[in-house]
Amino acid sequence: MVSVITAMQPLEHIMEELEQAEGLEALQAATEALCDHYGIDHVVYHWVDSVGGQYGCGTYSDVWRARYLELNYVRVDPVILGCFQRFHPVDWKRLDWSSKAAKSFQAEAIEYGVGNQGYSVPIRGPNGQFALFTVSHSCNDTWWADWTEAHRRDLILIAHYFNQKALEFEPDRKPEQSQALSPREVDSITLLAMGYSRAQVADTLSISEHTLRVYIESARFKLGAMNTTHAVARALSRGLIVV
Amino acid sequence: MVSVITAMQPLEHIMEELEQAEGLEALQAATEALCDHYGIDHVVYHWVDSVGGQYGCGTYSDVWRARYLELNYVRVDPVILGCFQRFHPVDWKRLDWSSKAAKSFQAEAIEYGVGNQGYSVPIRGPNGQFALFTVSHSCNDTWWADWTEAHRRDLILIAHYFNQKALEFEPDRKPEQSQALSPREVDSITLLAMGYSRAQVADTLSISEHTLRVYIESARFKLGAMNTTHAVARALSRGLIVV
DNA sequence: TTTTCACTCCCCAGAAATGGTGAGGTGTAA
DNA sequence: TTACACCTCACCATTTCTGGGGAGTGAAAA
Repeated sequence: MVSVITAMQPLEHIMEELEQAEGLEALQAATEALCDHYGIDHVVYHWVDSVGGQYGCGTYSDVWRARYLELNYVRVDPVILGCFQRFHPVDWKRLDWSSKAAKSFQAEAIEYGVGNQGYSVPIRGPNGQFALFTVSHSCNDTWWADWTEAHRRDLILIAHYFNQKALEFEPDRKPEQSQALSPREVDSITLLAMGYSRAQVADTLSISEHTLRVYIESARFKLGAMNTTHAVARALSRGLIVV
Repeated sequence: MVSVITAMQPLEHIMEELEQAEGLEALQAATEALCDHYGIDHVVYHWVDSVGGQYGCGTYSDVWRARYLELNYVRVDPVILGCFQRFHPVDWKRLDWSSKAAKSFQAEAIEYGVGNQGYSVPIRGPNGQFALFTVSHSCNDTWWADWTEAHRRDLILIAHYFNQKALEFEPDRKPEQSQALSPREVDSITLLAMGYSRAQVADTLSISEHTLRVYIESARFKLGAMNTTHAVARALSRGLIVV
């Protein structure tokens, strides 16, 4: 194997490679280099797509990756759910593993080679883009605590660069989404997201319900939504409105 | 002036202060310490709320801050507009200053003491939270290019910590951890958020539409939502579902 | 200057969602 | 064993939403 002769790369070098990366392969290589550098089991970056589809790179086994996708584990994985509500990186131990589904998920993950320890950095981009950068290892709690404490800052930066590159490489993830809503449309969709009925919204905005409908429909059109609920969901997950 | 006797603090020290900060004043102090440390004119962190309301800390003059708020410059400021669509930090020179409104805004900003150079880091948190960390200075282009190149990584990290603290201090952004939804409820709400009608959802889940309604209603009850759209919006912004 | 776009208003009829109530089966946890 | 939460199904009448038209203003951009 050629890899035997590749010397362990210093972090600075890996970071620079990352900043200059020009394709997914370079990112994949970076995950492997990071594993080497830190001497840990896994380094993974993955983009959590709005459709539940995913994308990314990392050192998890193909079998596990396939299984994860096939069984749609995004909807179960406490790491995803937990990070989605957080801003700061989090140790897996601090997540909520209490549900039955989560427990069996965890057992299975370890079976497939994922470490018993993990640390994940949530990352968010424009238009509601969301991704995770995760490091995982098999070891005891104290070793892991020391390790994460020592490298937490680097991990945030690395996560940032991974996501930057992913956004660069994947321009087709946000083109259609770019359509911005007009102020009135934002008002309308926001109020609907707050639970008001059309009548109430029209009243609140002091416009006729007919006018309101025009806004909702044009917003729906811009967002490519099939109905009001869909429009609200899209506006929310793209960060166009905040409730 | 007392500030004469405060020695310039090393970055490491400022970062640690920041990580341990327990109030807005500490953040304010950090912006000032950073100015000192780097020898630049301004360091500003500010949270940009959807409603245009804002919040933050920094070294801009009070007059400028008041004016900015009063005239609702969030809707004009090319820095905000540009960063909102970007993930990576950006130099102000690369933004779109072409509109008339932007030009007069820029002139006015400089008049009020903002530097002619600037570098802003966009930051995003859960629930569509958005904030900016900005450094600004008056100098020529090459000096600024060298300076930003030298410190870009630190700036990303500092921005991260500022935002982490701001999120901590803002309690009303994460209080209501509502009841968890049952798996079927999650499915139902998720599919609704993806734009399916009730009939389609029932079909997809292979249950009767009546049953589906029970899920939707119980989910709505758990989420304290007034209607389906509201329930979807709440589930989304609480991170209970991922669309 | 012309065009484009946001904003406002109006009608109608059919499709979809809602609110209330009820009932039976399963499994887990106290 | 007894709760309790989850999953499944049903009917009623009413409210709300949706899809299809058309039309005029003013401001800003091309």
